[in-house]
Amino acid sequence: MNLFVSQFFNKIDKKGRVSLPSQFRNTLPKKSNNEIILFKSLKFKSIEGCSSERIDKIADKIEELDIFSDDQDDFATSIFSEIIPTKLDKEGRFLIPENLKLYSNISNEVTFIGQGHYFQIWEPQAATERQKKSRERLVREKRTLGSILTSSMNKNG
Amino acid sequence: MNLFVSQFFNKIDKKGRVSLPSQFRNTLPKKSNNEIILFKSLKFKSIEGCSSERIDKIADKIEELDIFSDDQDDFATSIFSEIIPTKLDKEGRFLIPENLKLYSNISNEVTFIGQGHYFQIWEPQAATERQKKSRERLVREKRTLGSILTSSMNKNG
DNA sequence: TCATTACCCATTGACGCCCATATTATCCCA
DNA sequence: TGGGATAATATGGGCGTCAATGGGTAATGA
Repeated sequence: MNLFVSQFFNKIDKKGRVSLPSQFRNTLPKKSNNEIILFKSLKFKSIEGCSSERIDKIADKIEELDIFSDDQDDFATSIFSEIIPTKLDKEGRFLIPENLKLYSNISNEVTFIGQGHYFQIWEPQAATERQKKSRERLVREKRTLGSILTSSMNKNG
Repeated sequence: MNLFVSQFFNKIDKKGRVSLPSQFRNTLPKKSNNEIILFKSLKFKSIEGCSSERIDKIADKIEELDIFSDDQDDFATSIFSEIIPTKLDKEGRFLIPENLKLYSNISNEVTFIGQGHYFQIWEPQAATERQKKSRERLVREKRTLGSILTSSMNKNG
């Protein structure tokens, strides 16, 4: 599986270290296996994380925007200037920078949430609420995207 | 047969393992490598399961959405963070995660119900009630589909 | 020099892997 | 066609491995 999926609840130790869940470590491309990229979520009080490859893709998207547009500046500022490359130790742990902890209200435990090509790190209670809301929306709009979970997409699904 | 059909009643052992019914195992695509995907049903207090191939297709759909859109965020959270890839052991057993057990009121036995391209896992009593209700509804509404089903599938209930 | 991080090793508990037994289904032959 | 032999499935349990966590100490850098 090359996607970040499901959720994991981990503790932050006295030294400030957290384990990146094993399954997420396996999802990282081989060559970046010891490094992840962290940054503030643009929409939520949470941290987002991904491989450096993912950042390259986002960079491409931004460059598609008009180079003189305000959007371009905003994205570039909010994303690139805030990016934090982070190394994992031998056991797969890393340090969450203090300002990101403050931003996301994280103290000594976190919930990792898979988002496909990236993941999020939440204060556990906030994670639960966020999941609840998005699930409610999925139930509400089941007829559109939600139905792909259970309807027949093809004969072998 | 590449559909999940009929129903099976299995026990959960002390270690929390259940056998995926043999017929369901045979329904899984060969390349799904003894892995299934579990997630909360959107409609019922039950668990739904399918092959991992199915999830790949769902992932593709979500990725088609704009990377910065609200839709993408919501669906990524409600789907990617809530699906649980699960490996079967050599005997064809797997673990039901605690939160899914809670959600579906499962303790130490389950009923598997084939749903065609996917299957459901129910607390046995709830499964019985669900089946009773859906049958009553079919009879009451004299649904075309219902009469087709009852005339051709009587031998297995 | 002090504080922070990197590296190393230990502990614990959960899970995967393996083998054993029980139970059910299937087959075969009289 | 019946009933025992045989295979397939469901279930039980031991044990090794690995992931998560804890902590000591050396390396690094302001």
